[in-house]
Amino acid sequence: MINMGKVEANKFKKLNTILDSAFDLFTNQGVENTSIADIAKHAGVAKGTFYLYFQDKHELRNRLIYHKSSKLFKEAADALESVAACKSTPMSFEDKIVFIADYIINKLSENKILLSFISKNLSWGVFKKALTNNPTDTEVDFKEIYYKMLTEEETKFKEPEIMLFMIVELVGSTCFSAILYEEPADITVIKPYLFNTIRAIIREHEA
Amino acid sequence: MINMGKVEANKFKKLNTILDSAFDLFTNQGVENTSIADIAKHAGVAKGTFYLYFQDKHELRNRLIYHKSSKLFKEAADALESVAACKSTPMSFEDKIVFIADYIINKLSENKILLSFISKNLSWGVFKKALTNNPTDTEVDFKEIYYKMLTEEETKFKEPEIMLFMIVELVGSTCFSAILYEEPADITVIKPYLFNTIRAIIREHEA
Amino acid sequence: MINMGKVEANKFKKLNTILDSAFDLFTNQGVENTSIADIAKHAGVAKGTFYLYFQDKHELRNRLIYHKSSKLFKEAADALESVAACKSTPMSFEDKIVFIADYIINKLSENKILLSFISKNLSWGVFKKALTNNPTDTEVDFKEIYYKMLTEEETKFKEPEIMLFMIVELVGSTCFSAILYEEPADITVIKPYLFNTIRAIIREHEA
Amino acid sequence: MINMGKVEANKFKKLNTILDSAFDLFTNQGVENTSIADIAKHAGVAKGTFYLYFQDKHELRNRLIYHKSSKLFKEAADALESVAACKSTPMSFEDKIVFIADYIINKLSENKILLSFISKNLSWGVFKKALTNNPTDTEVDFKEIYYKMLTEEETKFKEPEIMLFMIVELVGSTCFSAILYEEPADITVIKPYLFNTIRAIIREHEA
DNA sequence: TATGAATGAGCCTTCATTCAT
DNA sequence: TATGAATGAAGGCTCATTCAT
Repeated sequence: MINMGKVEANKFKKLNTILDSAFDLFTNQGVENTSIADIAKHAGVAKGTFYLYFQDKHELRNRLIYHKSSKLFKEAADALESVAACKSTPMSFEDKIVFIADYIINKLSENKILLSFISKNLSWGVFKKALTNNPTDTEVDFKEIYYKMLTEEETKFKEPEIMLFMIVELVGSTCFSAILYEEPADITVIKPYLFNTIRAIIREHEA
Repeated sequence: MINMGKVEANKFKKLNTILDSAFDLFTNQGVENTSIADIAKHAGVAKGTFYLYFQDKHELRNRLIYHKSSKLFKEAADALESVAACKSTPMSFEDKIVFIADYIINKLSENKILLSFISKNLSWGVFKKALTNNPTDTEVDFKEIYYKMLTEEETKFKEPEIMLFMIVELVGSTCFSAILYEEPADITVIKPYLFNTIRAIIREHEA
Repeated sequence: MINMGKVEANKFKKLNTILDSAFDLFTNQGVENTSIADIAKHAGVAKGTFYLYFQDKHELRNRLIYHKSSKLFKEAADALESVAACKSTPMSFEDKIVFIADYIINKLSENKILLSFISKNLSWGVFKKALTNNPTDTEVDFKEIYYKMLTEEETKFKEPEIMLFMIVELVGSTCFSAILYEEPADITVIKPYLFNTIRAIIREHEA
Repeated sequence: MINMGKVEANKFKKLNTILDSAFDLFTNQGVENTSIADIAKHAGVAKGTFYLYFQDKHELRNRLIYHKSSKLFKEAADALESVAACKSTPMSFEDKIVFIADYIINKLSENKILLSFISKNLSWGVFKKALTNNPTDTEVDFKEIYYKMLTEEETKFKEPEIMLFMIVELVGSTCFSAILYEEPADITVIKPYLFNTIRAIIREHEA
């Protein structure tokens, strides 16, 4: 984004216009019910222009998930950092993970549209990729943060990736139902059990 | 199926032919890529006939999920019963739940097509309905079984529905990735952690 | 066409409507410039209906060539038969072939649109198929006629298929240019040389 | 190419790059399936640049046919000249024409891609133009050669242009099928009959 | 001259749904 | 009940062409 020629800047802007339009439509009417014509019209570009930026709807969808979930993780990580900086005693690993989970759950509770979009489309494969690949300015290398958190802790863990996997899957799938449909109960009722389970998962993995 | 007139029997047969054909196609080529024409052709009926039995593809899909997941739970419950009957000492609640989870995981490992179909389409809402509503001969009222298991146990539990919810969501989402893609690891590697987490969830809910 | 149910009769009629419409459009604006939407509209059917009768434009084109060229040969063969019946002495093989060529050339001179369509699209492969396959009422098994003509002749011929091939190719390609563009000369100027060449080709193949 | 400024040389080079790329693509995937974007990409120029050199795909195609068929005739004429020079007795007109036909058939047998391209696109009109117009260095005024051959011969011919026309059409159309599809037989089987027919055509035209 | 982003008309094709038989 | 021909809206995608840079 820095040192961009006028043409590149324009392309970048147009790309983002398309991404935003697509997100709007995907979340309001569903991915399946959104045609490329819809997206192009909403973005104010020609149908053909879409194909200059994306190969098809699936690629667009994946880039959107990557973009949105990455942004959310970055926010959570930033919030953790500010909070940790204020504490007199260092936070435990457990507390950090719970903090991040809580932060994300709260954000998703406020933004059910985003939750709906991410949950329906996020798989561990996509998530892993989102956490790993080429983070840009607005994205974050969560993998690095996670492993940094691990090394800062005295305790060592077996299979840290499986540990993360189980936490992510548990949080993701319970939130979806609890926040969107309050099933089987409101997220506030579920949270304590959820956080305890997260702590239990972490303890199981202590070496 | 009992005391059915010839006409009713024929309708029932045709209905099942359509269901089976749809399952075949849904699991082999995906729900989205299966047209009603495909289903009708595969079932050997006319396209118009489809509409005599189902309102649209979504209704068909839901009935299929209900039918297949219910059948799976019935099998697991039956297996548990036979095993429990052979034991000298009664099984603990924890052991029972783990047994069922293990049984279902093993079945889904053997039948990835079924796993793929159920996981992509099963939500807690549908699951709950499947466990609750109008069980037919081939289906099972798992809710009743679950509550029976709870009452047989001396220990009492807080929020048993949330407990079940968390277990189901955890098992469902982790299996999907682990069995189908071996991500982040093979299901056999994940199982011990998964079962320990299930036990942890149960203990959290002890009153 | 005989003993057709009402539905079959309707389908047959619709098929022919599409074929006729396509021929109209193909000959007036070219195969490449004719879209399936054009054909459907011209035929007064929905676009989707086209696909109930043909797989794509190429299949339609081939069936059209087959149909039109076969019809032309049938006419020529019929004309030959009537003429031969009136003669006191039997016609020679050479005379018969020249008669057919002449008949076809005259017809194509009168119907340049048909000539243009056939010539641009007819290849020996398609021609051979047209002469061989499943002749319907309006079509003719020219192959049979050709071999009958051969056997009626006392003289025997080497490689009769190559002989036919060369005649067909020669007549087809020279007519195209001569009739449509009068290049290098009007067809009437060329005819004598052409017929002499046909006779020369036949004589070369005498055993 | 001689005395060309640097700019002109560059343009000439770019023009040829586009021609070569187009030929590659036309022969490999067909004229219809080749887009201008394909050609530009293959030639390493921008899409807009194409329009600085050609009005559209048809102009390009015609220039290509002209160029390629002319080159082929030049080769044949050159070969004839070398061979004739070595002979003690002068070659007859018939022999010369058959030599050229044979040479061209052999070349096209070796280069089916070229045959396919020329045959599908060459008409007598284009051919005549190719033989007549503005021959450049790599092209040849075959018309002149043909008439020179005629004058060298003692025998005089009626309608020499019709004679050439018939030979060209006969050879062109028979080769296409025989070489590309071996239909109705391999070109080597057909050749003797073909050459005899050529000789017959020539004799018919003797004054 | 050269570029290539942008356009938008236009193409092919699919498919849920209807309805006369 | 059952059929399957017919519909036509809708979608994905391509591509010749333009034009600001």
